[in-house]
Amino acid sequence: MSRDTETRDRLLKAAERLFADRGFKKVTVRDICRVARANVAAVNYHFGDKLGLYREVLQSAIEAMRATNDAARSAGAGQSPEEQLRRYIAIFVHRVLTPGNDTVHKLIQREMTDPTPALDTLVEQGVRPRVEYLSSLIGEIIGCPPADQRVLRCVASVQAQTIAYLPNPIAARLGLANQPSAENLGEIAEHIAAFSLAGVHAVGRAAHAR
Amino acid sequence: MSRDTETRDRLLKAAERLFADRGFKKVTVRDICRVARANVAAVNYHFGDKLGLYREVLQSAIEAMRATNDAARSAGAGQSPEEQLRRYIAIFVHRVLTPGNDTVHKLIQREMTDPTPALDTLVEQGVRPRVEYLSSLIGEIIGCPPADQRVLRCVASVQAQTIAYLPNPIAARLGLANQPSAENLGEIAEHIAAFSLAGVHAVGRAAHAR
Amino acid sequence: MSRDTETRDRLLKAAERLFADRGFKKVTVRDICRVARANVAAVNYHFGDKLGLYREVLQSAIEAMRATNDAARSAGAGQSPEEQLRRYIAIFVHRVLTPGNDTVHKLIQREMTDPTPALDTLVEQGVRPRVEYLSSLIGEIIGCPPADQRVLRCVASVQAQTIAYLPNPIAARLGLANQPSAENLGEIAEHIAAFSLAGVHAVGRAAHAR
Amino acid sequence: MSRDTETRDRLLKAAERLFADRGFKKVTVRDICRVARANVAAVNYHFGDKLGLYREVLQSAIEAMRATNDAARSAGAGQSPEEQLRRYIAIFVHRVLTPGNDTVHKLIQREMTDPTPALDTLVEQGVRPRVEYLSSLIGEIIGCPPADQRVLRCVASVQAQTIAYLPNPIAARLGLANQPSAENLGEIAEHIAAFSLAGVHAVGRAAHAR
DNA sequence: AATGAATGAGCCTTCATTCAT
DNA sequence: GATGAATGAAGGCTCATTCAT
Repeated sequence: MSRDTETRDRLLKAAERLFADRGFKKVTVRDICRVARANVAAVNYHFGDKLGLYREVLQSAIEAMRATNDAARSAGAGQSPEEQLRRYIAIFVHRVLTPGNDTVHKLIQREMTDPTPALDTLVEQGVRPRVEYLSSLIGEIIGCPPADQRVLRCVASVQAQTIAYLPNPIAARLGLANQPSAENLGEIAEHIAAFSLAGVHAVGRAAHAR
Repeated sequence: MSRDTETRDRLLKAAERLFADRGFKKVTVRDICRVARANVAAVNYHFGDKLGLYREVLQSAIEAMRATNDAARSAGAGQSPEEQLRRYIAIFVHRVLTPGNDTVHKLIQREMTDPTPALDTLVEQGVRPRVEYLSSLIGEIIGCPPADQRVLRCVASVQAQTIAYLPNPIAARLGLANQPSAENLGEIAEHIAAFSLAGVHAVGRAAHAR
Repeated sequence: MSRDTETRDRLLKAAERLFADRGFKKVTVRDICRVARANVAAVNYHFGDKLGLYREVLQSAIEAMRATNDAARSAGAGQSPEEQLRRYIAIFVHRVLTPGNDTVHKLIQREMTDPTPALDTLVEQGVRPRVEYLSSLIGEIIGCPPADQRVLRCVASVQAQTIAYLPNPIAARLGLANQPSAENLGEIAEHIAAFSLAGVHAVGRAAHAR
Repeated sequence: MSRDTETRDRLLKAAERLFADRGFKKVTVRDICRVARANVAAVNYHFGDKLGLYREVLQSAIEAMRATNDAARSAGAGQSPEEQLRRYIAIFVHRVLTPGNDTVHKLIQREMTDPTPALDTLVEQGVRPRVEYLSSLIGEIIGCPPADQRVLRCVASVQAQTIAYLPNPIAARLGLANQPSAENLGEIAEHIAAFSLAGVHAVGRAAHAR
């Protein structure tokens, strides 16, 4: 909370937004320092180099993702698998699509196209728990082991839908809802849940048909 | 007539792969020219500047996307809406996931995170026709106008699933099938079709429930 | 007069104007060829290289200058030295300041600030004859040998005035007559002659005062 | 505080000489930095870009010119117009032709053939005051308003002579005094003054003859 | 004779990083 | 702890020139 810490924090905040908006390469150290009202050498001083700053920024994104996982998990504790899935989706949709949370998922999206060493942590602490939880739920619903290909495909189908509503320039150009309002969020979550549960059940019926 | 075209084409091929793999900024003109065995000034000579080359590369990606659209459309001509949707998905999955077609969708993915002026054409000639066709099919299935919010959400759900299987570093780290074989492709397409048709029908039933 | 010669001439015309307007370095071979509607390689083909073209352009400027000298000389044949000087000035002023003759003197001006090997010829065939003729006239007027310092200074004084009225951006900004009309030309010539003859006579009186 | 200023100053000094000698385009940033013993990026750091450095160099030239104006003006305070003109010429000739002051007038000469936006300031702060002072003096001498065409032509005649003795490659090739010694300077100034006063008086007599 | 694609040297500029203060 | 001047590597681009046709 001394003056140094303030500068460090301003750098982190500025870097988070800039990296999320423009990507690692397109942001210059000077850009970050200008926004953070810090010296050109501040980044190197506090974080070693530009990449060190980026890593630290990504760490907080990973933690945010993990927090969302935990919240979703405990929200469904003690419910039926179907209800757990429904709540999981709701939590995710609300957290991810609430304005201001953009930066976190923009950073993750960028990691998907331009991976850095930090992606490993992100997958292990952010994505894998989510996938495993979804696998266990869906496995239970359709009566298959969580590692079954059919289960994994359903997980992919559910997961893919939750990301589809992130604001992106294509949706904007198509005139689709790009800035989801609070009530929209509820409808979106319900749609994904209903659509997905029907899909999962269909896959389940097919699995036991022969 | 042969030598000119060869150099130009080599540049385009090299640029397509490099831009898709690393993104516009991370690729240097020298990289492209080295791969294409051409002079550093060749890019400027043939395309004006680096951005001009990128635009031309993207144009071919757009045309590839449009070709896929047309193929999918004519493959379902004269069939029931459900069957049309099934075939549409099959065509897309096969085209998009066949190894070697990576570059096109990597470029599109990059346009989504770092849009350029070329994105407009891409949306109008590539994405919008796809969305409109899917909207008409699903609208017919659930008995709603194509512009209905419920229809659009179903379109999003279907479309999101088709992109989910594109090779990406997260799927690779999760140990999911990242390089889909020929038979996998069929299974994936069937899964998406079955999952989606069930989802769409559920939404349809809900629409007429009240 | 064959087609080649036409291209060659177009190149010379275009180069003359461009070199005069922008200077050697700021004009590109492509600029010249574009204006002359010729191929990029045409300059090298016809003139060896850019400098070769420049030299040829300058040659024609030198010849124009020499022609002016000769005209001025023969216009004063058989007259008194004062009258010869008067006519010399008149000829110069008219030739130099008539619109369209700009290029020649712009090129010479540029040779003064950025000399090329061609400057030698220009001095020997253009400037020296002029200076020698003026020296002989003024020497006669003030009764001194043409190589006398006082004579040479008068020559400098006369010559300097004739160049002063060339269109230039400073005169333009000062609001001075920048595009001398036909009648202005006469007045200017008369002024320079009257001013100069008075000056020369004063120097002459001083020379014989002691 | 010392090292910074030194580098910046070394750059300015080096740039002044090089720009004056070779012109803006023919000088490379590397040339300047080599002479100034500075890094290639130093120009960009201190002056933004090459043009920024040039502008700053030209600013000092403008200030030098203005200082000369002021000095000449105050040297003639309280004298007759003729004497003022004589002193004005003397000051100018000495300042301009003293070796080492080359650079300033070389830069100005280059601005005349290749004007930049900086030329406006140069004219307003350097040339116009000079012209206006000369106009007022000569107007007084010949009894005409300073804006009279005859006055302006006399100003041009005087001014042109003062520039004529600047070292230039043509004078050098003609064998004229190109490196004026200290005593030469006095003689030159006297010549110009005597020649010009006689010329001005002649114009004055003609003005009142009718 | 003339073309236009291709070349390679070189230029200005940017940028992450370092270092003395 | 923090600054800002200075660095050097590298990038995009321009341009005169060449070469096969």
